[in-house]
Amino acid sequence: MNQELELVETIDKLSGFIETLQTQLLSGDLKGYTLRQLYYIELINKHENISVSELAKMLDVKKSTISIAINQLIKRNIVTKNQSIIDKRFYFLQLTPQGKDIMKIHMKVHNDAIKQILKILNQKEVEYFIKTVNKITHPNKKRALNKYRQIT
Amino acid sequence: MNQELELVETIDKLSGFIETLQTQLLSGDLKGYTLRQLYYIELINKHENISVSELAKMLDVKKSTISIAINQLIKRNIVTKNQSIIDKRFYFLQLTPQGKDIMKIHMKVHNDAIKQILKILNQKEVEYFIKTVNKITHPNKKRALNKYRQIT
DNA sequence: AATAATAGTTAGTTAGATAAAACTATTTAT
DNA sequence: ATAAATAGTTTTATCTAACTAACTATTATT
Repeated sequence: MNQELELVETIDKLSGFIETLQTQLLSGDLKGYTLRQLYYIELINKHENISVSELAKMLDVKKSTISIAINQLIKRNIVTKNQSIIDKRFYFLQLTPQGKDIMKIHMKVHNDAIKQILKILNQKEVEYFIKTVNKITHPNKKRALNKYRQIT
Repeated sequence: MNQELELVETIDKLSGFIETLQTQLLSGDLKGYTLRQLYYIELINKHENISVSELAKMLDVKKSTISIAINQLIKRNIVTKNQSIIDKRFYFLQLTPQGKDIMKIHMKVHNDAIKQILKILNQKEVEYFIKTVNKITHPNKKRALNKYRQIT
C-alpha cells in the first residue's frame, strides 16, 4: 500500500480517536453540558476576567451569541459576571466553585486519556509522536480558537 | 516540561489540526453542504445500494432522521433512490453523477492535506507516525461510525 | 385469510447555536 | 454639551439535527 493512502487512513483514525475522546468527555459527570459550554468554561478558566466581547472576538461570533450562552451558564451557577468599576460597560467573567469543579473533571478526563496512551507507547515513541505532530501542526501557528466546533 | 503535559498539548494540537481540515472541507467548492451531508454522501459512495434503515442503524439514529436527510439530498440531485423489485419496501440509495463529483472534491481536499504533510515529514517520520497512531487507535477496534459528529 | 413485522414517510416538536436589529447604559471625542 | 462609539442585552428569526408517533405500503408468519 502506498504511503499516501496509509496516511489518509491514519488521519481518519485520528479523527475517530479524537471523536472518541469527545464522546467520553460528554458522558459521565459532564453529561449535562454541551461541548460549546465546556469550551466557554475552559476559556473563562484560562482567561480569568475576560469580557463578553473579548470572548466573541476570540470565537468569531456575535456578542449576542456569547451573551445568551454566558447568561445560561450564570443561571446554572457556573459563571459569575462582575461589573468593572473603572468602566461600567464591562463585565468580567469568572468561574464559580462549581465551574471550577467542571473544569477539574474536564481535565481529569483528558489526563486519563493521556495515561492510557502512555501505557501503550514507550518513551521514544511518545517523543517522536510529539515531535511529528508539532511539525505537522506548526504551520498553522494560530491555533484555531474554535476548536470545539465540528470536525472532519 | 513533563511528558504527560506535553502529550495533552499535542492531542490538543491534533484536535485543532483536524478541525482545520474540516473547515477547509466546508469552504471552497463544498461550501453549500453540511458535514453530515458529506458524510451521508461518503457512506452511500462506500456502500452502494445501502437502504435508509441500514444507514440509520450504522449511524445509530432514527429512520425518520435519515429519511428526511436523504430526501433533501435527492431534491438536490445528489442521491437517487430505487425501489427494490424483490422487496418493494426497500429503496436502494446511489449517488448521482453530481454526488460522485462531490465525493471526488471531498477526496481531493483530503489528499491535498496529505500532500502537505508529506512535504513536511520525511519517509521515516511518516512511517513512525502511522505506526504510532495505529498503536494508539488500535484498542478501539470498532471505528466509530459517527465520525462526523462534533469533536473535543 | 388474518395478523405481525418491516421499510420508509410525514407531521409535529425540541434543543442548540447562530444572526440581525433595536435597545440601554456608559464612556470618549469633538 | 452633544454626538459618536462601545459593551452588553433582548427580541425575533433561522438552520441543523435530532426525536416521537402515527401513518402507508409491502412482506412474512401463523
